[in-house]
Amino acid sequence: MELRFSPYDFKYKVQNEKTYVYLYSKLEDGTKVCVMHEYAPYFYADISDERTITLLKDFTLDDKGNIARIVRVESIKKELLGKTKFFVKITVNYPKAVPLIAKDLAERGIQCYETKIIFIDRYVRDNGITPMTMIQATGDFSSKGGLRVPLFEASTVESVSKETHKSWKICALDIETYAVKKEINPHKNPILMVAFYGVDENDVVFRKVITWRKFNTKLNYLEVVSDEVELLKRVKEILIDYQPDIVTGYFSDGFDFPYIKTRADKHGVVFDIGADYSQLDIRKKAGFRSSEARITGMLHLDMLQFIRNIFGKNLKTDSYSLNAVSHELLDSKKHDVDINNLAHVWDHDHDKLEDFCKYNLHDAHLTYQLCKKLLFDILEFTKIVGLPSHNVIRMRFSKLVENYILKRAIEYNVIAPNKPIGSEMKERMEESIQGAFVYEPTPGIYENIVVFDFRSLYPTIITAHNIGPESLQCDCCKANKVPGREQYWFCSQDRKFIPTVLEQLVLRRVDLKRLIKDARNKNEDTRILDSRSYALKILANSFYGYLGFFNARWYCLECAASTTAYARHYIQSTIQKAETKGFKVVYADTDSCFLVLEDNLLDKAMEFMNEINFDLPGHMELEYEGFFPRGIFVAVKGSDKGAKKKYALMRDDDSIKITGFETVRRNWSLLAKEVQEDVLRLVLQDKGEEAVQYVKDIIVKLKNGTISPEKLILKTQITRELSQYTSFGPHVIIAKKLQDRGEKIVPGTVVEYIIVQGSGLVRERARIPSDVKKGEYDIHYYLNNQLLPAVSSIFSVLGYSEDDLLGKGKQTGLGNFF
DNA sequence: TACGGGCGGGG
DNA sequence: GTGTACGCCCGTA
Repeated sequence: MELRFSPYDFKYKVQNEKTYVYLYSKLEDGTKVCVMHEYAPYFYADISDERTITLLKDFTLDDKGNIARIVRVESIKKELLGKTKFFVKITVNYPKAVPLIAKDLAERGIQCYETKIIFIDRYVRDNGITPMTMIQATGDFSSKGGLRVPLFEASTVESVSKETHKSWKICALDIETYAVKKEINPHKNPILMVAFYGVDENDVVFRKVITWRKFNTKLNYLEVVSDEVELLKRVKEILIDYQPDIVTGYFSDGFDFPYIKTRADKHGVVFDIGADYSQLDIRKKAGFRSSEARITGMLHLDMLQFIRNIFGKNLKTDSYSLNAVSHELLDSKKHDVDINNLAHVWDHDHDKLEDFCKYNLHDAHLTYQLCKKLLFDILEFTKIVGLPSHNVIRMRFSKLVENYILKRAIEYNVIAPNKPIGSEMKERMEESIQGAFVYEPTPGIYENIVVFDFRSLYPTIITAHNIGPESLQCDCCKANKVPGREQYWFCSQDRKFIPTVLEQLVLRRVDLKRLIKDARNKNEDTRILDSRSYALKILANSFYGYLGFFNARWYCLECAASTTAYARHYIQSTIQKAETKGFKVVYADTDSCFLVLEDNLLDKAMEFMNEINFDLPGHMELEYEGFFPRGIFVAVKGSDKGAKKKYALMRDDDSIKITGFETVRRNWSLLAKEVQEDVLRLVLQDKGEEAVQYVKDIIVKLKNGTISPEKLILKTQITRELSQYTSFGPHVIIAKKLQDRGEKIVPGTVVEYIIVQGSGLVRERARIPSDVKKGEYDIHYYLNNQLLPAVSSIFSVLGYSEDDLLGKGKQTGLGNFF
């Protein structure tokens, strides 16, 4: 019989010398099924000697009781780094035999390829199975069972559609734990409550919070159990009964699931929620203190992973906390509950527990909404890269690019080059290349600035100039030298593999943009198309970085160096042509160019842009980015040189775009941040005098001691046990004081402090904010270490010195200021 | 300017 | 799991 299904989770098992892939899937009607399908593991070797090939046919190796065996040897014509020749495809008896046998052959001097490709990845790529999309199998349901879902034994499997299943049953989960003083310790402290928020295929909402403290409440979604053991059992039961396709969380890879597992293990609760009765699987990842949680038969999406690895570049927020991300993406925030109080409330103040239950559910709800909202994007990345969503959301750009290339390699009959090992990796890590060109601006305020930039500069350079490891230093195009890197050239005769697959991404996006435009005109929903366009863009933009990434299979530093060399060439020649045309260039960075119109009209600038575009090769294009009535470029501290990547522009609607000013980052007092932004705004509105007066007023307030102390708070995190500190910065001194007062200080505690007046070192004058009396703060410190550094570079552009702001003559030091 | 160490997310 | 291996930002010699 035939069966159509959408697979979302993949496992494999070896039975009787055969390897079966288990595709946990959703049928069109929404029910779950597991499809098993046989596939054989293999790799390639570079052997031309017939005698060796014959010998290989009987090759075996002892693998701790198992026999690793070569079951088939075939000669196949493949391309490796532009050279086509015969390789040997070696099929073995089980997946783990691949690295074993390959290692043995390598020790005999045989070069092997594709020996470290995950078996599941190999299976889905080779069989054209795109996870989450519709697949058709022929076979029969099995009577073997042993799973929580029906098992279908497939003899053939093929893709029937690139569309994903219409609706996925998603359930978000969030836990709250007992923690005193930010000490998170799953070995010591229990889970207090667990929230679920799910929606099924019929849009029926499922909300639940489970806790093990009885208290007075009317919350209808609350379920109270007797203790933590019962809570864990109930969580397990709910996940098994509800059977979501997708279970989502926020930092659930590193917090919620590992915590649940540790508590379950401690209490002897077997957390066997997998569709094959396997346990919740927490994998420690080497090197970095991180982990990954897996549940067989469910797709676990940790939204933080996707946002941090892939989607975050799209966001303005610099924090990936649930609160910050929800605020930006959902326009909704976490409940304003002080989580630090949970442990106290749990022990002593039960009537307030209701707030925490609501908070708990709300977090699960936010996570659900994030998952729902970003699922389009996740599915698009899944389809383009062609690997399970579980893996895709946990990849960084280099991996996404590499896996995309690996997918395309099958169509082009290309063998993947090996990853670097040992010394080669070290060498690669030591190499570096010249980067982008940045024009040094002359500090000042400019009017009528037009900004142009090259659309997708690096991808279009790579495709236009056929840049890739296969086309480097060809025999036929030696005259085709890279400007500024004359020792390199790339073939202009044959389109090669890497630029070809990149060009397809670029072209698909061009087509897509047309579709999006049409759809918008017809008022149709463009979310899926937008997601696809974003996925294509991000992947295309990552190719340049990939070519210079030390761990890349298609590493090619010459390619990366040539890409930036071309980029410098194009931006510099654009600047030159603009100047020839009578425009003043004020700034340029990588792919953008800032012109001042002066006597010209905007039309003239657009004409200039069109002229530039006429000469550009391939898909390269200079685009109009915007017009800004005013902009300010400041000098590097203590010099008259213009600072790079540090400027502010005002748009037509008076909004301002701030780039590079350091106080947007933390570790500065609120005072410094606010004043800096206000001053930039005033200056860009041509209200320089007002800005001076404004700062003078602030200085007066500061001197009078009337600045609100919370605007002066500095924050630093304690990172180790206090006894371990050898140098005593202000935050360490404060932490010790807090500890003496009975507060618990552990690594992770953030201490807040204010610098007060007096003699001695700054660290001796740090105080706990609640101890600081009105006007007690150190005026000198906040003036010279916070306020002035935040604004002096802006004022120096206007010709005001710090002394001018302080209302003093040039010779006066700060000594007689008080 | 190069390096060494801390940090992220979560309670 | 046919995977060794985070990157960035800050402060200090």
